[in-house]
Amino acid sequence: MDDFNWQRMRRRTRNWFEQHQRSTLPWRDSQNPYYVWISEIMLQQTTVATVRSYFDRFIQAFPTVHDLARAEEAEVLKLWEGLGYYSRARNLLKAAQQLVAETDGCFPSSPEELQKLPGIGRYTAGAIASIAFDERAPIVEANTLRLYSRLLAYTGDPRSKQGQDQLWQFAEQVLPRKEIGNFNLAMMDIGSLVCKPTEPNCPECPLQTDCRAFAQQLQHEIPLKPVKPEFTYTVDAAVVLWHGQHLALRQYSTEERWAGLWDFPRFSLDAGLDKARIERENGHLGRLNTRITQQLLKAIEREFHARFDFPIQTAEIVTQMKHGVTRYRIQLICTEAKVADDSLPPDKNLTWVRPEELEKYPFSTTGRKLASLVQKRQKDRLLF
DNA sequence: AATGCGGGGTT
DNA sequence: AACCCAGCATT
Repeated sequence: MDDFNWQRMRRRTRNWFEQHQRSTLPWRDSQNPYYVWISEIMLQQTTVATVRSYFDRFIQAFPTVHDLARAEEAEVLKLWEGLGYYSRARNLLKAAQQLVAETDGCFPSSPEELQKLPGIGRYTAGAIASIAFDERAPIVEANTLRLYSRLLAYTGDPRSKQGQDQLWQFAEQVLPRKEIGNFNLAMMDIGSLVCKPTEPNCPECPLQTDCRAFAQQLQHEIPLKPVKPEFTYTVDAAVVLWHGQHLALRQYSTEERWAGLWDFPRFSLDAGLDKARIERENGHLGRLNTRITQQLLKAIEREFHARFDFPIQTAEIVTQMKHGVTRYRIQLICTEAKVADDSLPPDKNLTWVRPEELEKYPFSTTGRKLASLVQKRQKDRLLF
């Protein structure tokens, strides 16, 4: 670790940054801690390309931490719709309220204090401290994890405790004395644009002569990839349920995935379906013949009654979607239905809204797609 | 140390 | 279709 040529690495990193840095990123225009914070939270496990379109909208809606602190959670989630990892949005609001209450909205500048805010971990604390306040704080995230693993020729698992210790130690050692924020940004850009996951562009790399992986031609083996998790395949149902002119919606509780978001009544069909028999007779659930469709509709009516405690009458399968979350691959069967007995009191877990109100609610991505479809069908007078 | 949490862009 | 992404919190 001690025999790196730190001075040379810093010089070459800075020179490269002047020539090749990713510019025109809206959050790079200032060192406003609020902007840095919002962008860093949005960028957690999320690509720059995806965040671009969300950042400006968010800042426009909540220009300062005070504006954010006053917001309703649903407003924040609405702006987060489609971005994923929604606890980020809920923590953002909590942290904003905490900051306003404790320091009148002023951000602490030290990583230790920043890390006390919900949603801010070691990386994000270091990023905000260095970028917004020029504190001498190290960072390790996806780009620098890859870059530093290769510079060190670290052949172990970089996500293990040992690996993390090595990488954070390197991240601290490599820091210059000033302009820490730009230096950290430079390292991330090198990791992102040059030291890429596949086909790292070693010939163009400013740190090639300092790279121990390159010296041993190990850049394709480092960093060690995590073993890929096995997928669990499940079938879910979503019901577009009409009660007169109103539709049933449900808000996910804090214990559920998509906590705080809204959706059409949705549940697993695995228990109510003889999947083995369906696959034997139908090949797979992708192409549904008439008989399988009837079987699905019956299963949905049965499962709905069991869960929400009143009967419905299904009409047809409106659409299907496939989507994945973490280690699940979900096939979602979307049906239209009406409450079987019109005099029945609405279930207290359900909220009844008019179709034109759908766009006000923050939905999960599949819920949003289904909501759009419902509105389109309504316009085309394809009402149930 | 393992696991849950999302969704879309890229290869 | 697999891979990857400016991680964090909980268990």
